[in-house]
Amino acid sequence: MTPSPYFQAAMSRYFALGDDDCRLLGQLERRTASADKDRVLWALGARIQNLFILQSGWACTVRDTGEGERQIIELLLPGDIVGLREFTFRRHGSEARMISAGSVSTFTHQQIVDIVAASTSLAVALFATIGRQEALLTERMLVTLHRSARVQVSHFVLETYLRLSKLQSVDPGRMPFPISQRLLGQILGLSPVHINRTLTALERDGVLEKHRAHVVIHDPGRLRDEADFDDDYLSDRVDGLSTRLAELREGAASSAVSQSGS
Amino acid sequence: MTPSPYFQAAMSRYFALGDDDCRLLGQLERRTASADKDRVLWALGARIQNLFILQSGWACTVRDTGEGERQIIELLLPGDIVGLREFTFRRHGSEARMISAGSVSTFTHQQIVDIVAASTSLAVALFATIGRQEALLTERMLVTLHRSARVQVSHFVLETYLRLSKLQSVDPGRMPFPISQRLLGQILGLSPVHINRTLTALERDGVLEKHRAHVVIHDPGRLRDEADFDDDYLSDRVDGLSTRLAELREGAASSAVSQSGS
DNA sequence: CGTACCTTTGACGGCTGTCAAAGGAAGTGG
DNA sequence: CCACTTCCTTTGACAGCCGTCAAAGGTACG
Repeated sequence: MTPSPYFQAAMSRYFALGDDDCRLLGQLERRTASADKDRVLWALGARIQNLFILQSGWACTVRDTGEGERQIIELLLPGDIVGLREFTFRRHGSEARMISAGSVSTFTHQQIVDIVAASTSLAVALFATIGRQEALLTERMLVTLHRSARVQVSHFVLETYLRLSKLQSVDPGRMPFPISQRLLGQILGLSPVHINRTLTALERDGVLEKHRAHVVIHDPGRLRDEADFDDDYLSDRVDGLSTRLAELREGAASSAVSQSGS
Repeated sequence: MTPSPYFQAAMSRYFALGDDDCRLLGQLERRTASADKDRVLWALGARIQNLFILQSGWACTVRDTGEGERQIIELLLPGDIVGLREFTFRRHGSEARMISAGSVSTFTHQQIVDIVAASTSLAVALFATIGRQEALLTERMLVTLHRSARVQVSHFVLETYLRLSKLQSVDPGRMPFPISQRLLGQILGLSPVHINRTLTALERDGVLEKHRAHVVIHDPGRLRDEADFDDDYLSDRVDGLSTRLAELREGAASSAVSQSGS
């Protein structure tokens, strides 16, 4: 069985997972295939069917705004699960596509239901996952609505740096960043022209340099100041639920659930 | 026992719920108390402890942007569950407060775990709920990033009208709307001054009139055009999972999940 | 070697924020 | 029932960030 370093690691960040849980998670990563750049994982309006786990490469979900523009909703990095937001809908309200070449595991939305049925711990871990993905979205909205393009770009680069750093050691002097200026504009809701001006200014001021497929962060501390960054929302800490899950496993569940006592 | 028309109705929109499921849901609404306007349900940074179901009145979750401004993240209407986004975190990343006087039911985050453990149907229904709340957020972000203030205001009023209409019959000529212009600005990320200008223009053009605590929608169809509104994201349709849930209840689960069967 | 996409730069305009001040409307205490 | 206070609404003047349009230069890829 191919181990899944990223996704299982992500899920076990929340609680220690048992052998059964790991086995269940492993089933989501049985079918893994490579995916070219621009490969569409699902199209807008398509019936909900499969979910994905990104094993390598970057991906995103996108919406057209009806005025010829596109807005990136979420940026997905290796280890991220793709489609959890939408698996209870009938049809997709977005498109998902690869940003760079990589590989993805595919499984059905019904497998999610099976996992929720089989393991309360994993069900709660899935809630934790969806909550953290939504926290990224919320933070992005706050920044895009209230901050200048300069802060937005700095914030996004730093956020991505921190997300990547959870997966592997990242050299700030050469961080992978396969995002064109046009795409960066679609992530932040800014025009490519203005993205370019902003990047030029950030480079002039010695904050960062964006190259074709990587970014140079001269000084992470300086970037944090530029971005006015508060990383609370990236926390993996889950509190107070582990004990409850343990109680449930020990059979204290039935009485507690029947009258919700204690 | 006080019945919970809104929340149980909301949850049963997704699938037909059994008696056990309804009983479990009922436990979330045992402790109900009135809440004044501006009552804080939780403060920023507080430890996660309770969740709420709004029985009457409107509420919201808010974030400070660090520059003295406030951004409303979600607007909560009667029947909405408050805190599902964050219940797996250690501390709240937002504040929740009542916008108008009303009443709320209170329960603990551990009760959510108990429900997830006790009923796969309800667990999936909770995923559906969180997904729909997130769809509201996503749509708001798209509109705020790419549309004019005029479209934003129209869009928000129409969205709220449609959400309210799911709960009860709403007279477009006198829709409850206890939202000040300042608050509307905090929802859309616009200054109160510009909100005022936009409302004045919309009234001049006969689209809508906002009064202190209600809105007059002269013509919903006209408003829909102004807002360029597509209501796909408000859909309650859940497809393909009901049959899977039924199979699980009938014990067909074990084979599908291989050996982890219960 | 050509084509397509990405990056860069300049000029111009508009939507929206900020500042400031005055005019209601609602609630409170006397 | 009346003064007072507070918050909300309204309006004007001005500035600035960012979008649009346009065109040229770079870079990868077939």
